[in-house]
Amino acid sequence: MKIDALTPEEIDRLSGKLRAAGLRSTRPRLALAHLLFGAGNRHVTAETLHEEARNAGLSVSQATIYNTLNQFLSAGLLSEVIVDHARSYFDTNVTEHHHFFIEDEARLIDIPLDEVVLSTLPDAPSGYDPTGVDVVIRLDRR
Amino acid sequence: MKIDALTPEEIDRLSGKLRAAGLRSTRPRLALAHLLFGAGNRHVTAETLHEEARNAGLSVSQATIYNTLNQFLSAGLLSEVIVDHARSYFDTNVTEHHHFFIEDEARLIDIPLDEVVLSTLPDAPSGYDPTGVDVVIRLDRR
DNA sequence: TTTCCACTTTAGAATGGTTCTAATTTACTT
DNA sequence: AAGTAAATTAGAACCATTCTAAAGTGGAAA
Repeated sequence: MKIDALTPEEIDRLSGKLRAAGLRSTRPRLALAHLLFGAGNRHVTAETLHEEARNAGLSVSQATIYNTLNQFLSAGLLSEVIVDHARSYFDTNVTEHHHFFIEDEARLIDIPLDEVVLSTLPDAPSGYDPTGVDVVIRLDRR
Repeated sequence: MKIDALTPEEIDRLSGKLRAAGLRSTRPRLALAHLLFGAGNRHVTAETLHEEARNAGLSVSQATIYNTLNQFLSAGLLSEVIVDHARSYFDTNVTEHHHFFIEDEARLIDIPLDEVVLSTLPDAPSGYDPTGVDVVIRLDRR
């Protein structure tokens, strides 16, 4: 999973993604982008991503992990899930969807949008516009 | 709003509530309970409650504010709303319901349970039981 | 290429909400 | 009234995150 292990195609794909988001394609960003966008939807915290990076033989500072996650977030490459005030979760799924949250395991599971049907919703208070609807189903081990 | 301003009836009511929750009826707890349960549903953070207490002429330490909120929470006298990782919000409405959250104003508004109808919900992953469904509608000023 | 400058990365300090510690005070039982 | 378990407190500690300011890097321009 070292940066040199990335194929030229993967580097092109990720570089393009960074460029499109207005971010320079740097070594740390490419490596983190590979971890994040390499395979399927992911949920990470700064800590889990940092550990993954270390395990992949990357030396990236904690500050870069935070900077990168926040830049990817503002660029719309990641979304944020607020389910816990102990830590921030970042989701590579940036389409509208919902979540299961297993508190004991500090783990999130995506729920596709169509599996939650909100047939009645209240009107927003006057003077305000809704910017999003978040549904979180909290889970406990049986 | 000083503690001496509480009527004997209010003190009895609040004492009973504390007792029923397995908590001793102390002066700081009575005073905070009065602020919290004195009138209608409230949403507070440790900071807003502390300020309210100070404005009411109470001198309560920050530690007591946190201890009391957490004890009331474990006792089921308060519920917690997770919408922001900057701060913890406590809600005096302990029945099942949902929330509007105005990020700019750091303000919550209750949504009665019947105003959100979830006509389709996914099954919990096997081995897990749902413990709650939280719906948060985020708002922006128009 | 080489230069240059804005952008990045970094270590370490700072921040801010929350929790902990250990000592004092208070509530309730006997 | 005395004893003791629980509550309160000031201040330190904690921990995720942000900030700072110095060193490094990407890529445009010459």
